[in-house]
Amino acid sequence: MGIADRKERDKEELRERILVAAKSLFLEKGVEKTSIRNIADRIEYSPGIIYHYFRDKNEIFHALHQGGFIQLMEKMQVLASVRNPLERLKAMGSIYVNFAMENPDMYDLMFIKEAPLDHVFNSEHDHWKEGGGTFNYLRLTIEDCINAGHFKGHDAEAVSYMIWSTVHGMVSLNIRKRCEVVLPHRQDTIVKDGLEEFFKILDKL
Amino acid sequence: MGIADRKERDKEELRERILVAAKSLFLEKGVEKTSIRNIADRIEYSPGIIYHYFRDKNEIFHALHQGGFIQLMEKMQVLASVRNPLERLKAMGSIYVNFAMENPDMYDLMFIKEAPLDHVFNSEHDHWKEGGGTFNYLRLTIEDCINAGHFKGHDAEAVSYMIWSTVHGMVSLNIRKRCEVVLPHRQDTIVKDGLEEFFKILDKL
DNA sequence: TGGAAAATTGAACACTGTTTAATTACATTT
DNA sequence: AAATGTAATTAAACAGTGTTCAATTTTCCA
Repeated sequence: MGIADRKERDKEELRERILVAAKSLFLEKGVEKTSIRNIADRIEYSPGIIYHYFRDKNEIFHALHQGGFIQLMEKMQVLASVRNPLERLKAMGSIYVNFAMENPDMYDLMFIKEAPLDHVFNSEHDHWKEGGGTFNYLRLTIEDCINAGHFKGHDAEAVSYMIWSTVHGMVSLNIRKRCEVVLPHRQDTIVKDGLEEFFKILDKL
Repeated sequence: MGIADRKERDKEELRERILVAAKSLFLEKGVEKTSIRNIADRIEYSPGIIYHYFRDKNEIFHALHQGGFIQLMEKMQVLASVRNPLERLKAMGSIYVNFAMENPDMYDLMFIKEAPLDHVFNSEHDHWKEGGGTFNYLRLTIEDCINAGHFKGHDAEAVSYMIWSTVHGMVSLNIRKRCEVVLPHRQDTIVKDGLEEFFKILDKL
């Protein structure tokens, strides 16, 4: 059945080409301004063909968003070697913030954008499994911290959400350009500075 | 000059009608799905007329966004009566979170959306004055806290940003539907719970 | 080589924000 | 009261959007 296999590979290859074109267009213009016709132009096919590989535009960007999580997970690998749970927690925060600042558009797609991913979260019953994995790892780390005597009198789930919110808040306010309210001479470093203040607080808990 | 005055009032009235129509459509469908033609239909004018009152679609939603800040500022008035700075800070957090959860679409427009407001931030040299006012008040409150002996060894500006980020993070993850990663039985209360954990931490600083 | 199956296209549909020339409405002046 | 000039309003057009689908081309197997 070599022919069927090759067809399978061809089909997979075009799918991949659509994804590559979509990603590069998305990185230079954003989701909204990347049109199906743009993508079709770039891969030198007619627009209609894209609908034989993806249900709709959302599905394309959901696939890219999945790639982002793989990227982030990979960066998180090094955490396995950090034994001290509080240090691991802080290292996790640094990796998260660095990822966001180095890949703002991808971060935006993964954690801020709504419309293009909305139906994915709801239709599939698996409830945003990409985000779930990362959050579980955060919760486990917090539980390790609690077992090591930190966060006395706190609830692991709620603290996890709060900590995630703090780092997400800092990077998302920056990505969505709400940092102009900060003193001008501090705008460039405010995310880094805010994170350091946060680490100082974590050390006290 | 009664006639000129009346014409002035008529013009102002139609402007207001556009805004009211835009707001109700925005609240039921969101910014993206609210079209100029939708608004024109609702006020029973032709689409073109809208461009004699607003430069473009962005300007309409910028006007609505301004209204949101007035709403939020009003809710913040009660803070003047809270003497203890740390209590004032916590009360400010509660008001902020309540506003966001009660007016998620408006909050989204004010603090999360990007595209429709982008040119407003940059073109005018006043750097998002609506947000600036609120942030200044937060910074003043933090400075009061520092003067009262709290936040030892911390920087007011960076701490302000971090605290804002924490509350913004919690509500924006919720509004943009990233809370599904939290244990199912806690999803309804996670923002409230996270905020309480945060208050417990503030009490220790 | 013929015919079935799959891949691909192009045109169409109903939208979008925005611009502009033409038209209507109206207050002022003759 | 009629004519004029100005402001308000419109309809039509433009170039774009995501998506669907009948028609066409290409590919493969009997």
